[in-house]
Amino acid sequence: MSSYGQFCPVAKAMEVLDERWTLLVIRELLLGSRHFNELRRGVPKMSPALLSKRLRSLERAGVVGRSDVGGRTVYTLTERGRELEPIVNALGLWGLRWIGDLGEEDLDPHLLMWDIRRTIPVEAWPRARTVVAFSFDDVPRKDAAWWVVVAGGEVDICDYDPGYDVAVEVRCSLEALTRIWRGELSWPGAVKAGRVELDGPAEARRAVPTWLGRSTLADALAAASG
Amino acid sequence: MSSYGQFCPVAKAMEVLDERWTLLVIRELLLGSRHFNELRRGVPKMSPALLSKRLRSLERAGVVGRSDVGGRTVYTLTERGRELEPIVNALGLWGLRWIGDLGEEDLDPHLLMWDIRRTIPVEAWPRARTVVAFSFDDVPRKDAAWWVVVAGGEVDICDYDPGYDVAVEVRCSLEALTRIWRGELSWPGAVKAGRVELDGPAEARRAVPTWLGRSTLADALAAASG
DNA sequence: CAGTATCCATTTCGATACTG
DNA sequence: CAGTATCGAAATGGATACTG
Repeated sequence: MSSYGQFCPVAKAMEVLDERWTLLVIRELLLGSRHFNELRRGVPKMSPALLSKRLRSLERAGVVGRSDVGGRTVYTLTERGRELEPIVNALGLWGLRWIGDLGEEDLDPHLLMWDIRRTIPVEAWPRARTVVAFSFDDVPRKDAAWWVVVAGGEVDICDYDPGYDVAVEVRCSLEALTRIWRGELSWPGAVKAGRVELDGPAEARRAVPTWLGRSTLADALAAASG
Repeated sequence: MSSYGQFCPVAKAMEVLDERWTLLVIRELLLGSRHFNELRRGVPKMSPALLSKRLRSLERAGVVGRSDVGGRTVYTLTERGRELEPIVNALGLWGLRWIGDLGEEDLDPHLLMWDIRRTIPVEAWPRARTVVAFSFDDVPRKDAAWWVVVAGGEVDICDYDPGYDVAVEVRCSLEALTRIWRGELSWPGAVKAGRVELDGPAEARRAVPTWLGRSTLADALAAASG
């Protein structure tokens, strides 16, 4: 965190925030992650040493607080940190609107499913246990199959067959589902274009969009600009 | 600009924006700088090689456009770049609110006077040529004396005595004026506390706050949160 | 679970000087 | 004016393995 040598508030802010990974760690904290390995799941490409280092910097900067709760370390945002939320959101909207080209290295089924899991509208699902199976046709076999299980108001994501009846199977490329998630493709559009195949009773197939939705940023962008 | 390997829009945005100096260059462009050496004035601690490199990155990212106008290179923000304005402002407000401790290395009379110059409300000044002299008691002699000359609707900043009659002389530390500019100290408060001395006719002394004001960010913060 | 430790290739950046 | 060229010190951070 070397200084810019400027009193300008933007410069002072960036002294704290411009290091690689920093804002992604803050994003994770804003989304509710509180433990080290929980944070890691959100930034899997970051080494643990580096994550540790960033958390310490942010603590020194008064953005992150660390405490021990029952022997577990808990990271939380201070008020100073929480006030970064509008900035992170604005960055997300800008990124969504303007930085659309995703390389293959940007696609990651673990991150996508984890992200979907975070915001699944449980109340839109049937009361009875309901399973949606995904299979991606463009990734290595071991990451290609996923199951979303909603039961008793809880969501589970598995990368192994949990053995329950499947209500709908979704077959597509990881890229297609990522684009849908980002709001760049609509569910019906993707189905019509043959980029997604849905297998199951018509009623369940129709429900998929409301069950899964899209990222909250995509919703916000759609709300803001059509 | 190495990738984060995430489809998350915040990550994609930061791939473009998180490198050191990048957002400060964008800030300068937002403030209206258009030529290479004009940009340099706003980021004097940045080497020209690095500035050149950043401008190229931003051009590749579609944030900055470069053109030749009468043999001069002109840098401008594209729409994509202009849409960063709310983000830069939000960062500035956050920095102003939360990152208040300035080291000595953050204080720079050239930057401060240049920044003041950018936003002087000429219409608040008398019609006749009016000069305010500054002398800083905590910086090397060669950077200690400044003159703001407003005449004919134009503002000039000199670091040498232009020779005109001086309406008010402002004597203070560079730190004090910087704090006033950032809105952390008010003009009357600073005078009462003896941190600023004003010399000149009472009427002119009273006018100084409206002639010089404070940074637009400080105004925005005051408006937003008292 | 929650981190440390170590290592080193790579990058980055600041300083300075120079050019058409 | 608008950059390039060059250089070396410093840091960054990715990979991997390890610990209480």
